[in-house]
Amino acid sequence: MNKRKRQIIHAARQLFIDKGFNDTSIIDIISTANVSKGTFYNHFGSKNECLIAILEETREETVSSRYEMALNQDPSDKDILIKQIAILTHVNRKRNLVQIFESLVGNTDIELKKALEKHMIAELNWLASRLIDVYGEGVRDISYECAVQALGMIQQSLRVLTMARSKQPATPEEVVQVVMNHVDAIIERQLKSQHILITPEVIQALQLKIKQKAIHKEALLEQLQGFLDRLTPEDPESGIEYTKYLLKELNSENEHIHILHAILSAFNKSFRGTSHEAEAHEISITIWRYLHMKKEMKK
Amino acid sequence: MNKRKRQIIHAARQLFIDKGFNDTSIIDIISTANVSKGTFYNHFGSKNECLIAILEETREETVSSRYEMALNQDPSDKDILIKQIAILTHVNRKRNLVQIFESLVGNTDIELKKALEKHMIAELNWLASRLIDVYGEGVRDISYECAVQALGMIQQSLRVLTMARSKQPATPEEVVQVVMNHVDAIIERQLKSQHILITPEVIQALQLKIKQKAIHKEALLEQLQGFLDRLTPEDPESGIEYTKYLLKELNSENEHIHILHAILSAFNKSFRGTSHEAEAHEISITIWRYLHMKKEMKK
DNA sequence: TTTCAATTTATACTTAGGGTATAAAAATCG
DNA sequence: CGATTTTTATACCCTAAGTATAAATTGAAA
Repeated sequence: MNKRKRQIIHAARQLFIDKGFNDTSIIDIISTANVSKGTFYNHFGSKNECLIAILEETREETVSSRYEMALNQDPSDKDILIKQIAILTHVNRKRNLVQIFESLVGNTDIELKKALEKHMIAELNWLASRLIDVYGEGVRDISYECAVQALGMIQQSLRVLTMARSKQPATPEEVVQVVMNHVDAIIERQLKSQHILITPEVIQALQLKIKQKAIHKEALLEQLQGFLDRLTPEDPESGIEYTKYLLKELNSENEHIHILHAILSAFNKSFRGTSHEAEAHEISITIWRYLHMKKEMKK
Repeated sequence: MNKRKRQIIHAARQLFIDKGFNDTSIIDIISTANVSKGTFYNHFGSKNECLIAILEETREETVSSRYEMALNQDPSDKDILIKQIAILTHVNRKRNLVQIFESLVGNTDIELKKALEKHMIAELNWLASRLIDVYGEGVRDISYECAVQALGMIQQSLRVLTMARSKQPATPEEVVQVVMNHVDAIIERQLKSQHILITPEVIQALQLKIKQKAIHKEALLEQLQGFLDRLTPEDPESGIEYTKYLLKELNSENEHIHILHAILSAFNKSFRGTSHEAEAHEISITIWRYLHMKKEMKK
């Protein structure tokens, strides 16, 4: 991603968190980011589009943190799941961004609406599949029902707790912990008699909305090669080595998925604090998604 | 309430439902309501204030429908509770208004925020106390926890179902039914080991926010007398009789609460379809609230 | 180092919408 | 009827989103 674009996104994100979306004007954003109006509109068609970019960035951050957290862990470990869920709240720092996203549910901008729906569905898909990891295949039929209700409870709890602003505010982990306990009870009950709202038809209708665009391997390799070319001897040696390895491994016909996973995490960390951090992160995400796509296709 | 004000509120409500809050301009509202800009600003300080009025009207409609529904029914009947809960969704016709209310969560207008919080707390209070009606005193400690989670699940379910727009959309009753089944499971679990988010401190912090203004009996009597004076022999005889009875009963030192309840319902219905409908309705609500206040004070 | 295309900047402009101000007309009420 | 309040019509102000454009800057290729 472009340097300017990042500049703008970060300024905008901070302003949105501090003052809210509506109370932040384009002028605010461009003067904080030290760019001109023209540049802003070169990168974003509108203020909403800028918000969508932030939403996407935030999501990517969440996804990659969750991947890292699950690395080399037992997928059925309930505590890991709880921590993973809580990450979303952490990433939306200080909860202010969540409020913004919530506040856009009723928005009439079609693009924005679609973006929000996409993110919600992605979250549901992820959680439903993780619930199956934790509770076993037996809950497959009710996994979406439970995912929906879990997210609903978490959101509402956070809302009420924020509203009350009690002295000792509950951490996201505590909230998720209690809610997952409720989910536990619901699952136990549902395994006996299923009264479900989120039926297979509903899920299918949702999936039709999301059609993730496929990641093309060539484009990915090109991106990675370009990244490598731009590295200099000043850059961390380990990072260069990881990059070369990733390139080699992805070039081969049959990737070693698990090894790639491990390397990716190290690759990502090795550029932390350098000027390449952002791009390295972006590349990690893309590869992670690529691997995930592969895995899905095998099924 | 004033005739003009009603005119404006109804035009605005319809427009908000049809086009959304942001996409409805003041011009739209006043031209639909056939009033001038000056009149609009005579009644509402701003567009937001108009929205708050709609919110309040909607709430009153909900509250009174619920009262009517519970009349002479067993308070511990779970089906009645389900129907009562679903009323909120019905009143916010076609769900469009709900979206609007949701979309204001992140709003920065302090008055609007307060209004929304007040309504949410009122809903929580109501539901928590109804859960005790249904499940008994044993659930008092967890009643708010359950109320919060129930509302969270309902909202989220409706959101997802709306998003999916499956062919056979679930009715609000079905949604509430399934969610209450989940709540049932949660209660069962919680009665053994309580892991609660919505602690007494949180609840107390909430209550501090709401401080309902007391209803003064004199003002109420005056309003009712004024209403009676404006009735003519053309108006339904039953309605006149009910009004006189209410006046007499409220004037006595010790009101017969249960009888008043029954009469109120009849009073309300007898003016339906007449030009006094709106005011009669308004008066009913006030008296209901007054009675409710009395009952609370006795505790 | 020069050159040429793309990007960025500064600035001025358009448009939409919320809200204010005010004088004249209409409705309401004692 | 006369006085007071409400309503109307109209003009105006301000903010903020988005457009347009010419001049300046950047950056990479030659």
